[in-house]
Amino acid sequence: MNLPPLVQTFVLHFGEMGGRWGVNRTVGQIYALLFVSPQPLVADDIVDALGVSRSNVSMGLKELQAWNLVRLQHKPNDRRDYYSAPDDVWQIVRTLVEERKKREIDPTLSMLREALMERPESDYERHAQERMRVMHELMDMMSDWYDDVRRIETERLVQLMKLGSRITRVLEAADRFNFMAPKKKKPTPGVADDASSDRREQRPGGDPDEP
Amino acid sequence: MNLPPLVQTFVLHFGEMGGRWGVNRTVGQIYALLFVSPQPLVADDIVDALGVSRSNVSMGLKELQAWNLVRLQHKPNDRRDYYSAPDDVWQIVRTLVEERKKREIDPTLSMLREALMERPESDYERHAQERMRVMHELMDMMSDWYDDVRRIETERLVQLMKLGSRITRVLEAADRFNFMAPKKKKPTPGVADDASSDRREQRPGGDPDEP
DNA sequence: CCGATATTTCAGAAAACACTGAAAGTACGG
DNA sequence: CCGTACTTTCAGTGTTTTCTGAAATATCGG
Repeated sequence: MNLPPLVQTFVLHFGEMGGRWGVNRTVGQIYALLFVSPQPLVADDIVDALGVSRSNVSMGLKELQAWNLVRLQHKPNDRRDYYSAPDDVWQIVRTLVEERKKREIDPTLSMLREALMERPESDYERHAQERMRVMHELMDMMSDWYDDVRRIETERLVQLMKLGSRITRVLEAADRFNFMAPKKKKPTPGVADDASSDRREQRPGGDPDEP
Repeated sequence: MNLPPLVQTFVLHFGEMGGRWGVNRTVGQIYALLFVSPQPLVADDIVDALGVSRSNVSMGLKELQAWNLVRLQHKPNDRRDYYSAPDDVWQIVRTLVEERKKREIDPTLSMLREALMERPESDYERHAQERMRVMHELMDMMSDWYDDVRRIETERLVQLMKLGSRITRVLEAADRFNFMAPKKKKPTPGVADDASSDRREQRPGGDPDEP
């Protein structure tokens, strides 16, 4: 690997972090390299910069494409594939959250949905299923929330983040004015009607549970 | 492993997911088992339930403690360690986010902070550093946001999540009324004063950048 | 269709990681 | 202190993941 020190540090760090982020070292490094590169790179540039095998780069790029983290483009009279990392860092965050949700949340949600349809055969199972119900309720809510929030434009999202916890003050005001109408909830699949999980949507006018 | 089918599915699933969540299979399984268990368990219970070695359980429990995901307690006249998973699923989410931030965000933030203090020696490095600055700005903002939001009580958080994207409507109203005062920003460490990154706090009265 | 240039696939080598059993460590009651 | 009951550590082994080089596949201009 022969890179300016600043870039080298960055690339190596992403390599190490890669592991924690669910990709391997090379994938992390390739991404870091593309991220700081002023122009798109071809696979062989990456080989030279990182000192890994050509095939490894090929697989890494494939994975980054699966994660939607790199863009592939071409130049006239050149049939090599040029790769670059999109400029918009917010887009990266969205992509990352999206992909992790898909890999880490969704499978568990569907496992839980199925488990909740089983008939418990013992007190132990009954208790376990109750715990699963609570977990499902939470994850389902977060999943809905994400599907909802992802559609907010970046500008507004930034505004919201800068607001931080002061959002609660706005909320208090909203409480008083009763700004918001209740949201239509998607039908809860596979959960018996008597489930205590969606008491919250039974009548209009927000959530009187809250003081 | 000899568990009721419902529990077994759950435990095995968490074992598989463990990998994606940054812990190994055994740790995932132990946590799942504790989560559905009606009473606290001792290490040997876990050995019996999961069919893994005693030492593996010991290491797994140690890791779960490092993650703050299990509680250790004792019973009178019994010096074995009893472990349980806290009931409050929201607490679990908070813990998880907290720990992942600590492991996945904070190290990168400090690497970036250091990189931004270096003097670029070439156009390439100059460009790379600019990219790092943008990334740092984003991560720093998210980090601040999290530090801020984590202190909101669960009830309010639930309320906010149920509101989802409708929060923007409340925001629009807030825009008009100019409800929120600007937040005091912590001093940006290591970044030169001329950094364009905190234009936002220079004068009171919210963010006139936004239309 | 051929030769040149690019990319992908894949079997096996190398490296990283998880798990075990044996041994060492700790804490308590007598 | 000694023995017992319990927990932790760690070197070695087994398993999974990553990486490589060689071969296969694809695409283009002529």
